Order: sequence, then structure tokens, then C-alpha cells
Amino acid sequence: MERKYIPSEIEDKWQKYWEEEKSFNVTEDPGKEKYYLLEMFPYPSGKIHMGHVRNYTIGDVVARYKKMKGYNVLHPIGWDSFGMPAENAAIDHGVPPAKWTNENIDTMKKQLKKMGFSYDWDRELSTCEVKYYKWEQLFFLWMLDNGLAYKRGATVNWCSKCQTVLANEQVEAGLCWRCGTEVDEEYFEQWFFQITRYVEELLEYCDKLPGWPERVLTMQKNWIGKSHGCEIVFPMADSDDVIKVFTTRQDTIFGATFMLIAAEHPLVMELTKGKPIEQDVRNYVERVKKQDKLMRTSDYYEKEGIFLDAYCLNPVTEQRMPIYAANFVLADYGTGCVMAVPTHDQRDFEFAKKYGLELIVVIDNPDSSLDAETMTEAYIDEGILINSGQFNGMENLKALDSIAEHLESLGRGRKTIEYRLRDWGISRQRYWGAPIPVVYCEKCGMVPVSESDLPVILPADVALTGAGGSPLARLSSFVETVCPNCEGPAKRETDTMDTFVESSWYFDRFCCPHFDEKPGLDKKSLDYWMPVDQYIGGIEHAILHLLYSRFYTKMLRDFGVIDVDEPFTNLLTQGMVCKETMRCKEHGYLYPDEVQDGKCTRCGLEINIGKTEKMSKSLKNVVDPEYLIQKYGADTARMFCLFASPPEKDLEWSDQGVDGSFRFINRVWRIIIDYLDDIKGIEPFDGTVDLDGDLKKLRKKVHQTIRKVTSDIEDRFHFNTAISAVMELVNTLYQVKRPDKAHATGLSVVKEAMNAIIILLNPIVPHVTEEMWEIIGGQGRLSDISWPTYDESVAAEEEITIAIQVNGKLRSRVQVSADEDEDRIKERALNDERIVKYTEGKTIVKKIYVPKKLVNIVVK
RNA sequence: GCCUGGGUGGCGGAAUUGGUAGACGCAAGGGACUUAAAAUCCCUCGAUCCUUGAGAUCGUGAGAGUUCGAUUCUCUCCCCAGGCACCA
Repeated sequence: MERKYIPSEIEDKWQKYWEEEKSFNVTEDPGKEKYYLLEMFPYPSGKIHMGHVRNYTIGDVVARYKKMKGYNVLHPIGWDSFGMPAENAAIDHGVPPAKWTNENIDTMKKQLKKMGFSYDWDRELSTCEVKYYKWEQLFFLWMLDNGLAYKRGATVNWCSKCQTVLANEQVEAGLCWRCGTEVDEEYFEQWFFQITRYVEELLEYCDKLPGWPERVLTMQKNWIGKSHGCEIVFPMADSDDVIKVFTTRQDTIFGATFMLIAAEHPLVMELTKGKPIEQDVRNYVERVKKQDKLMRTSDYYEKEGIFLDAYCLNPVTEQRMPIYAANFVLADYGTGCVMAVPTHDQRDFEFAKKYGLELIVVIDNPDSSLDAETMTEAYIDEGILINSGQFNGMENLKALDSIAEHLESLGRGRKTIEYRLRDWGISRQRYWGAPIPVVYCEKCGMVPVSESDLPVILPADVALTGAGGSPLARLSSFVETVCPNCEGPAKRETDTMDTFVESSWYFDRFCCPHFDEKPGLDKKSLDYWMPVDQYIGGIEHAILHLLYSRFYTKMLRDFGVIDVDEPFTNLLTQGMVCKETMRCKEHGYLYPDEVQDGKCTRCGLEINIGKTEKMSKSLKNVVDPEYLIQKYGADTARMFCLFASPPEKDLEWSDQGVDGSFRFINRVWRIIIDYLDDIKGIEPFDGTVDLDGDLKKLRKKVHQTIRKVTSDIEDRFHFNTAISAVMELVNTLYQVKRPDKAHATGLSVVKEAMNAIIILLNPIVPHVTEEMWEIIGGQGRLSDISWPTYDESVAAEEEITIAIQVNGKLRSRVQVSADEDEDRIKERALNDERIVKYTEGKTIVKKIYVPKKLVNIVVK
């Protein structure tokens, strides 16, 4: 019987089946162990791209595998549907954001369904829907109540194009991370979430997340940036005022010879008030403020400052220290003032040289003594304290504590802890986000919307023109309201929330997406499903999204909504999908289908192959998943994504590699069709007969493959090697001499092998394996079947190869039975004729035996 | 500049705890089948050398070190990617 592999027919058939049967829908089942698998949900930008395909394929393999292992698997999907692109589309094309967003969701949902992912679609959610964000507004009220949400004035990064505030983290090289416009500084009243209240716990749990990649935890720790140091008080030389400084280097206090203040610090103008230099200083400050952006983006920056005609005293030496305003000191870290130690800080050194300031060496280089007169750069390594009073002779790091204590005893300092992490600014002057439930009353001031008045619904009838300011602020029907307190006239808050707020709890909502009672999260469901057992997503979210989600989880825990401390037990960060770029001299970057035989299809010029970079629309080095599905089918797309590299590494796109994956699926398909008539009614081998030759070898390979594939998926998500193992099994099957029609035992061994191949491949290529299972007469549906087990005694090798080395170099090999004892093996090694050549006339110093692997003979 | 990863054949990658480097796939070459081509099936495939062998030497970015033995551990350096950026 001839039957061709036609992916589209098979895939349509099984996708329909899964959907009708609701094969992947789940409910809480206390009798079954749960497994919550989650991939980072997509922003509905228009169409799915290869990054989505890879992310969701990796997740789907794990979900299907865990289901076959007997877990109750929750595998949901939804839409992170608030955000700027929808608003930009509205401005550019006049499409209402809700319409644009929902149409994109429809398109992408169809595309995801074509990939055959095993989602519980009944749990689908979209964060722009009122029934989602109304609970977020409730949480906001609770946060406001206990001070976790607060408002304060702050200078912020302002993007004039997006007309919105950007977090520091959202500014890239001085440009808006979304649109690339240069960022200005503006002053606004802003809403903040007090993430810093949880800073210690967030840091502490970095060491309690063994299932997270080390480098993500390192990045989070660095982001939090805890540093132990010292607040030091410097008395002013000519008044009773003081200047406070934070430092981690109090060991260098005896070498502090001048004081630096951030140019924009208010103290700068205070100190110079009424002095002749006041105007010069003001000019300088204005200049630095303007230079600010440039300063942050340039590689090399001249350190400069201006003397403020003021002095303070070194708190331990009482020496007068001139005070300078400087361009390289930041106003919002520490106190905005820095004690300068030019001998042991390179920036201070350059500054001192420029302005002819005093240098005192206080840490001596143990290898060669330092001389302040001749040194050409700061000495920043460890050493022995000198010129430091009673601390002379101590190792500088060991003196940190004693010097801090000394300062404390003088009343001129105390030990402190500083963090780099700042509170999370969530205000956005944008339309397409969740409204902040607050009103402003002329009499009562800022008043929270009362819980019974929630939700504050985002109005649909908004004109988006792109003109400055918040679109909501111009909509009087939204703005004008009554005060919940005095019932007088009031105005609504028109800022909306950062979309990172929605993505900080969507994984909770997936546990109970239809729960409609306060607080929108069903404790029973959360207790069963949370935490997420495996979270999968791009490395680009290593800090912000993950840190915010951790914070939000701890906060909800303290509100009594949830019982877990951390949302994600295990985290897998997958690499990017990359492809070479192609350029035509005439037409710039080209899409793959604009190139034929190395030439531009428009002008015929030779194209240049550029370097391999992350797939992006701007470089046009993209592959459309839809085209791939059309040409090869979803199963091939899935297999290639998994086979080309392990998940955590970047994946380099290769059209030929895709062909290879397609060929392999065909190769499996062909041998099954080929054997079909002989094999259909045959039961898989039951182990009751002794086998030999090809059949024995095949059966051994089957059991070894089950062992290998199981551990590759279970222990380390290395699907590429799992697929390799199945390829080897298929190769072995091809090499077996075909058993005669009447040879029932032989056919039963073949049948066992085929069953194994089909089941092991099922999580990877679910459609074609389901079809093959049906053709071959398998019981039930693969989506309900158990993962196969292997027989260790069948998988075990009877004969093993022992490598023989002489002085660590491979010289020979011997075949021995697996249970051969050490002495016999050493004896055979020594008597091996190729080994004798190397040992003749030499003394054998020792013999090293590594069980089941090798013998190393050391000779002299 | 700092932090974090990484560097293995013509290419993607494998080697899981310090123990036979290069599994599997792609590309390439050869053979079978075919009137022919495609497809398919089978074989070869790190480099160099010669005496063509169950051969020798070299070989995991470079150099050193530890070890009987290093792709794996340590140090120095080079290159690539990502993140952060004057954080005192």
C-alpha cells in the first residue's frame, strides 16, 4: 500500500480532534499530581514570529511529555494586550486600539492553533478586558491603603514621541526603548510601587531558587545592588552645617582630600549663594544639566567641575577639604555627594590632576611602594594602610569595620546599607492601559475610588490624534466625576498603569480565569496549581518582568490572596532565533524571498551575505512561520526548532536544516507504511523468547533509546540529543534484515520498535505520530497514552569496549564482557600486542582502571 | 570600563561527575535503483605524513599550570555575543 505523507491533511485532522475532545483541558484533581507549565504570554503585535514558535514549541514538548508521565498538566495561553503599539496603530491608521488588538489576537490565535500546541484554550485571557484589569484596580486600592502605592514628584525620562514617561530601565542609550526618540528630562507627579519594601526578601530568595539559571539570579542580584558601607559626616569648615556622604571605601578616609557634589544637587547653589562666583557656578550647573544625556552615552568623558569657594573638614584628620561641583557624580545615588580619594579612585585621580589637588597615599602596594608625587594612575588594589593613624599596618579590607566603628565613636558616621534598586514607577500618560482608580476632589484632595465603585472602565470612545498629553485627560465624560467622600465635583486620575503590572499576576489568573468574586483569584485553585513548575521565556526578561512578578507575588501573599513566596520554581531562558542578513547594494536589506541564486530579484546584482543576527523586521532576516507550515507542516517546523540547538542557546536558522527535519519525518513515515501490511495485527514483542543477531540488537537499541530520550527531556530539556537518539534507532531499524511475513517473533520486535519511535516522538511531532499510531492500529489516542518504560536488563550492554592508554595516550581497545573483573581486564591490557610495543623495556609505574571505561598504563 | 555567557570539523551541534573528541543532522564525494532526472537506499567524510596500517603525529580560540589523564579544573591573554554603565 502506497500512502504519501501529506502534513496539511494530517494536521487539520488532529487539531480538530484535540479541539473537539478538549484533550488538553484540565480541572483541579487532588488525586493527581499537578504540573503547571507556562510560557511567557505574547503581546498581540500582529503575527507570530519564529521566536514565538521556538518558545512555545519547547513548552509544548514539556507539557505533552509531563502529561504522558501522568501529571495533571496546566498549560494555558493568553494575551498581554495592553501596550503602546495598539495606540500607535490608532494614531497612524485610525483603527481603535481595541479593534486592532482583538483582530491581532484572532490572527495569532489561528496561527498558534496551526502549530498544534496543547493549550487549555478555555482558560484564554486577555489583559485589556475589564474582567481582568478590574482586579488589578482592587489590588491597587489595597496597595494605596498600606503605602505600597504612593505618589511623588520625580524627574523622569520623557519621550516626546510616545508622550509618556519611561523608566530608567526603559531608556536605551539615551533613546526610548520602544520608538528610539531621544529622551528628555521632565518633572511630574508620578505613581510608584514600593518594591524596595521587599528588597531584602527579593535578594534573599535569589539563593532559594535552585531551579533558576545562575546567570539570571546574578543579574537580579546585581540589579538590586546591595552594598554595605558607611555614612560619613563631614563638618563644614566655617559653619555648623555638615555634608553627608555614602561610601563603601571608608578604609580610604584618611586619603580624602576634597569633596565632590553632583552638579544638579541643590546644595551646590546653597553653598555659593551671595559669593562672587555664584553666577559662574550657575552657568556651569546649567551647562552640565544640558550635557547630561551626552555624558551618559559617550564612551569617554572628560571629568570636570568647579570650585564652590567652600571647605569642609576631613572627619578623622580635620584637614580642610575644598568642595567642588562635578559632572560625573550622580544626584540620585547615595546622598549625591562623594568624598574624593584621588590616590585610590581613578576618576578622583584624574580630577585631582586636572585641578592640582592634594594626593595622599593611604593604601600601600605590598609589591612596590607608592609615591603620591610620581604615580600616574590611582592604585585600586588591596594593600596595607599607611598615613592612617592608628590603623597603619592593617590590611585595608580588614580595617573596613574598625574604621566604621571609629567614625561611629567620633559621632561622625555609621554603618549603612545602600541598594541600587529603586521603586517601580507605574504611571503612564497613555490611553491603552488599566486606569488608576483614584479621583481628585477640590475639597478632599486625592481620594481612592471606593471598592464598590470598581471597575473604573477604560472608555472606548476616545479620539487618538497623537497630539501631546494623555488622551484620557481630554475626555470630559471620563474625567468629570463625583468625590466618593463629599460627593462634590472631582476629576479622575488619567494616568494608566505600566503593562508590566498585568504581566505580574497573569499566571495566578490562569488558575481561575472565570472566577468573578473578590479578589478575582480563587484561593482553592491557587493552592492547587501555584507555583508555576516550569516557566519558559526569553532571556531579555531576565530582570524587569521576573523581578516585578516576584514582588507582586510576595505582595499578594501578604494580602492573604496566595500562599506561595515565589511564583516560578523552575525557569528556562531560551536563546534568540538568528539568521544571516542579506544586502543588495541597490535595495539595502532583502527578505529571503527577494534573493534568488545569490542575486537580488529586483536588479539582478550580487548580494552580500552579512553576519548572523537576531531575526528582526528591520534587518529583514526573518522567516514567516506561516510559510513554513504551508510548505512543510507544523511538525517539521517544531522538529527543526528543537533539533538545531539546545533551548538555552541561540538558534541559527538554516533552510537546509529544515529540509533535513522534513526528510527525517518522511523516513519514519515510509518505513511504517512499508511494513504496514505485515505488522498491523502483530502485538509488540513480550520478551518471552530469547533473541539473537539483528533482532536482539534492535531490541537493545529500543530500550536504550527510551532511556536516553527520557533523561534528555526530564533532566535537561536537551531535545536535540533526544531527537538524535531516535534517529539512531530509526537507522538501526532500516538496517535490520526484514523478517519474513511468517516470522511472528521478528515482526513483533519490529512492532515494539515502531511503537517506541512513535510514542517517543509524539511530544515533538504530535500530528504525524498520532496519525501513524492510528494507521498502525495502536490502542486509544497518543494524547492519552503513558510514556514508555524501559527494561534495564535489555538496555544493558553485554560486551563493552575498554580503551587502553599508555601514559594517557590511546593505544588500543579490547572487548570484554560487561561483568569482567578488574584484574582480568588489566592483564588483558598488559598482554595486548599493540600495548607491548610501548611497554617493552620500560618500568610500569602504575595501572589506573576506570570501571567500564579504560585502563591507563603509566610507564617510565 | 564593569558584569554575565560563549569560542569544538566545510556548517549546526555531541561528549551528562576529570576518563576513547567529533554522536546525530546538514553540506560534499562515491555507489545502487532509473531510459534519464528527482526522490529513495547504501558507503566515505578533522588535518598532516608515510611504509596505505587494527599506522604515526597533530588537533576543542592562544599560552602556561594542576593531573597517570584536561573540550571539562586554575591562571594569563585574544576574539564574539548579551546586559549594565561614571553606583563612590
